[in-house]
Amino acid sequence: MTRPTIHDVARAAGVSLSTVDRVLNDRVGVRHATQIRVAQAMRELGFERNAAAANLARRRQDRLLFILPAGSNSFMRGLERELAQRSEAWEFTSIAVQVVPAFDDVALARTLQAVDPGATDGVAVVATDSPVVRAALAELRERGVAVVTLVSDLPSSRRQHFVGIDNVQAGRTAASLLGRFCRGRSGKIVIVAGSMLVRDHAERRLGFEQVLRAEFPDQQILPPLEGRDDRDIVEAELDRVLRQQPDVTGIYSLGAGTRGVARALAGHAAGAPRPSVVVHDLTPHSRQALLDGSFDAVIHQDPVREISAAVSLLQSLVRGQPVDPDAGRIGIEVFLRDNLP
Amino acid sequence: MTRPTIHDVARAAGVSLSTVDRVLNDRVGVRHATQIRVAQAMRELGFERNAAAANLARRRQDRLLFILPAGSNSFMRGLERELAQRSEAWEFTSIAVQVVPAFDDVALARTLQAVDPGATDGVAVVATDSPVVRAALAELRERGVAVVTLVSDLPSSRRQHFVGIDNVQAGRTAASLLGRFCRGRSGKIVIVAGSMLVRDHAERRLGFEQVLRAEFPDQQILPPLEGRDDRDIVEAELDRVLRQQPDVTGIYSLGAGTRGVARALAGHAAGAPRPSVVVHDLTPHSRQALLDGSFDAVIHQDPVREISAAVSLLQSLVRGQPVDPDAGRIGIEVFLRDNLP
DNA sequence: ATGAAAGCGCTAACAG
DNA sequence: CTGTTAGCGCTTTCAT
Repeated sequence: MTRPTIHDVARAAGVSLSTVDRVLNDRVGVRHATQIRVAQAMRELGFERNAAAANLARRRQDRLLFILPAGSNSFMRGLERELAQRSEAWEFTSIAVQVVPAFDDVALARTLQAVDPGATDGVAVVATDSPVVRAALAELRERGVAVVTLVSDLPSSRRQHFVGIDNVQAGRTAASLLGRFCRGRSGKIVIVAGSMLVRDHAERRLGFEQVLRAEFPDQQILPPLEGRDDRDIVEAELDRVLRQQPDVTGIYSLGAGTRGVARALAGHAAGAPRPSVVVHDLTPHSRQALLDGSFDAVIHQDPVREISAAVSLLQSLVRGQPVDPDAGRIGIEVFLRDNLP
Repeated sequence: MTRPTIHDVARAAGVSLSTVDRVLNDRVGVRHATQIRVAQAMRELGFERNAAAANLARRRQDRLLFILPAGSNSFMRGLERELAQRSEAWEFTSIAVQVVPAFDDVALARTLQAVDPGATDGVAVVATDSPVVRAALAELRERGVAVVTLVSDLPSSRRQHFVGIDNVQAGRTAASLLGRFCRGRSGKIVIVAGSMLVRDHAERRLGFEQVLRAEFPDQQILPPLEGRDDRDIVEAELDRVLRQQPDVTGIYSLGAGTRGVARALAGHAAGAPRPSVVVHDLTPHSRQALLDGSFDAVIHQDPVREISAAVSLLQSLVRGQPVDPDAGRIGIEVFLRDNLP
């Protein structure tokens, strides 16, 4: 009636608890024959291991480290806050956070090199795309530390997984929204990026241009602004463009610095219909802008899911458990004024 | 260094384990003075209970029952599948599913009355809005069973919580998408519902009409079709309307029966630009329609989140633990062709 | 290669 | 009111 335990399995297979434990955890030192017999018994009884009991007995903490870029980027601060708040929520796991200068590959590489493999089992890192980072990451793996990239990927590096949204798809989604919102008014589209040094921005741009070119050919895409995710730079640059180009119909802000977009827009409220605006990441500011009608849509990645996917992925990696190849894929969320959470 | 346990708390407070356990679980039989002393010690040591150990020792199964409407409704079948698959995923919880005729308040009430309080601790039910259901639900509560509504709410009944999306907001979201997609082509908008007997459909319609009337006044809303979430009825009804009304610019399908919408549309492919279409719930069919361009957007509620929110809410309710008042609120997701998961 | 025994942190009788 | 004791299901030495 009640769920079978290893005791039941042991009895059924005519072996001791330890032996059952050995085959349950693929440990060495079991004759093939007994191996089979135990596995058989498990199957017959429909045994399922009680993870709570296992963790309790194991009494081991996985030590994870998150490396995030510094700066006023609301999204990254949100991740950091989430990590701090919920760091007690994962049983048998301790979480540390380290902040490094944004868009600075050398600093990131140095941080990666400084990770102590004796005190860290796994690392999640928001990657900057550069050879020194790749090298540091490979070295870290060699020293036995599990590594996943977070938010911005580094494909063909030695990271074991990526946790985040598909950024090409995100860009495509932005284009298909912005394109329809601008329909009937052909003109110029401005892309506001942070830096093409980070993969996520480059990928979003790619996806955006793919779809916009193919499906909304009457819109002309201007060369992207690089605002370094800094609201003041973004504001200044965007203001300049809006001043020079009278017929901007849409703006896609694919990085942070969203407050700069809002402010530049506010400075041009007069006269012509305001451009349609799609930005990334729901923050207090983008939410406000959605509510007051200055932005049309927000493409979002949920920090809560992102963190918990990263943690459980790293846990599996560290514990040597099998990992679903597309665990780590977070959904792309779309928010309009009316479905704000 | 290591996390403090009740042993540490007991020692620090100069009491036994049982006493610590008593204050930890708000059990009766502790003098106020000791109460304070123990609480004090916990705070000072930064004690946090180890839930795994607690569950292990408690060795109690919460028995939950999910009551879902029958029929070919893909969304409901999805919930059912999810429940079956993950029913082993919740520790210390057993889950049963019961299917009842759709849109049939009497049958639902009967099922509710037949629930055995001796074998069921909590119930999650997709409610049909009707007095007999309310009564049956109240009776169930009186017999000591925890009750939450799922997907479709029954406000001002005795259910303790609702788990699902905000359906008024969902309708508003649909309107703000469909309105923009149809901009420039004023004409008629068709709403395809299942039945106004279920609250979720009524609420979606309400939200939809609010926004469409206010923000897109050049669109005319036709009286809603009631397709009873049946693809054949939906197809026939919609086909009739499309035949009679040549200038339909948009369709909002707020219930199930989405395949009927796709088929009716296919029958009218010829000539005029096809209407913009927004439907509910991502299913294999709506996904296909999004991909081949016959639907524009899908408003979705994630069955996985829905189930896990319902389970953990019921668990808390059953165990007498405090419940966050808006646990149970699931986000409204928007899918376009480009951000399909 | 296999087994016995001692916990992990907490709860649940049962005694005082 | 408070304390003692025996587990929950599994892992982990340490013997054999």
